[in-house]
Amino acid sequence: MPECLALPASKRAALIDSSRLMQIAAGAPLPDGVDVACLLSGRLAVLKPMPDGRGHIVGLPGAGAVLGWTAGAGNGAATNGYDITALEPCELALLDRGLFCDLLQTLPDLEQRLIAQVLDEAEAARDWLRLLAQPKVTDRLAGFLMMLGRELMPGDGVLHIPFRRADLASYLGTRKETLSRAFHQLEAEGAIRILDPAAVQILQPALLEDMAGLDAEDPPAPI
Amino acid sequence: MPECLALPASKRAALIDSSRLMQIAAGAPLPDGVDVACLLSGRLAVLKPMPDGRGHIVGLPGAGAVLGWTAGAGNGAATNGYDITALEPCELALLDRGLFCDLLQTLPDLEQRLIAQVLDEAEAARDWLRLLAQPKVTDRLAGFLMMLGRELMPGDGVLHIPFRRADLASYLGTRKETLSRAFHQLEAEGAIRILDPAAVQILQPALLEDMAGLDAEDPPAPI
DNA sequence: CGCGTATTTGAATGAAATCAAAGGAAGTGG
DNA sequence: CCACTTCCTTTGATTTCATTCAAATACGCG
Repeated sequence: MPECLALPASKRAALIDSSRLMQIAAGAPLPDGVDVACLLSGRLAVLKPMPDGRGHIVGLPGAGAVLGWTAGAGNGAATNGYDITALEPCELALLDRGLFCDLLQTLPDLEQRLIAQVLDEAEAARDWLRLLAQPKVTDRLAGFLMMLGRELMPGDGVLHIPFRRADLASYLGTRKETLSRAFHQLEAEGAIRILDPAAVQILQPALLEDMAGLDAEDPPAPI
Repeated sequence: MPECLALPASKRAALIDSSRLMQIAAGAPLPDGVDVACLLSGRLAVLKPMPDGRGHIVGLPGAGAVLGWTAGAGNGAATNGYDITALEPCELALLDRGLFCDLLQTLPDLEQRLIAQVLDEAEAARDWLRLLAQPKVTDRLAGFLMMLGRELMPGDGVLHIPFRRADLASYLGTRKETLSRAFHQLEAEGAIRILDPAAVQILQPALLEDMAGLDAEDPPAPI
């Protein structure tokens, strides 16, 4: 049970009574009309809509995330201007906004945790920034695989990539052809093994980490 | 006076009594030891420290921003793990953490505004993401100038660029030589005029906007 | 003026985008 | 079960763009 629902028993019971459970299949979008919701399991992708119709990935919230609590009642709903889709089969608890807001008033602790969650999201967005500032496509892909795997990987190192090539290319600031070559270059270097277009096995995480972040640029300053 | 300090008169007087005014010169870093502070005027740059010693720009807070209120008392201080420097001469009000936290407890409205501020920062970080996902350096630079100019530009269209070329190149995921060429290419296209290395005049904002965001990629879907 | 720093420019190499086309896996309908 | 379509991925060839290495110019300062 997600941390954000670690509430006093009586409050919690009331909230749970008022909630409905919702399942979302992998790849399916968050239905319209969802107001306040807590993600119980699975992982979502938050995409910022772009003029060209596609979206740009800006976050990958996991279990425990609370959606929609910051939006004004009714109008914004959980998506609040973003496209949200499930990367894996997800379970959501749909909550009553009134009850939830009451809880926020009476439980400063809960609000603290939700603020911390927002700060974490901002922090994650900044990690994405660092990733996208890598000049080389292969390095950006390495960083992406690390970020995706950090919380989304089973023990055997097999990582499922829940995006099509063209979309992933768009997120990483490149084109699908170049991305395909980057995958195969990582494989040639022994960092990963391509099982199928949507799954890779991470063989050398350390190698990926190296590529992802820490290239000294203009290191001089020699004294 | 920033919105965040629009408080009931009595509370406000107490807070102001306890505050110290601090000036930061353009280019100077936020001194250590700053705990909770409100930016009264000017603009800061928030840089995420990187392994190579440089930082990566993650935000450009302006007047009204409150620093350090999310960190645990004492340890984190306002910077909270980031490098913060002044882009322009800045005025800060250094606040007493105890008083400020008391205010947070008693004024839910204030806390709401601060949360909104955090959400705005996250939103801004996502705009940076969109910007950095442009494959071409010239397009990224165009987007950067737009973002910088959105809040930081006087009426005459002359935009001061508060970064050195090498740093800006690092933020935009390229190298200083390429960045220099990108500037001159924008000038050749008539979008900007380079006054000196640290100042440009925006001649055609619309042209910059076009380059920055809205390139359809793989637009087909014909029928 | 000479020196160090920052920006710019140039030429050659390397990487990515683009254009074009070839596999490959699912789905449909015979 | 097999053509046949469709969508996606991969490969190949070419052009464009970015990086790298090297050097020139501009600026501030003692």
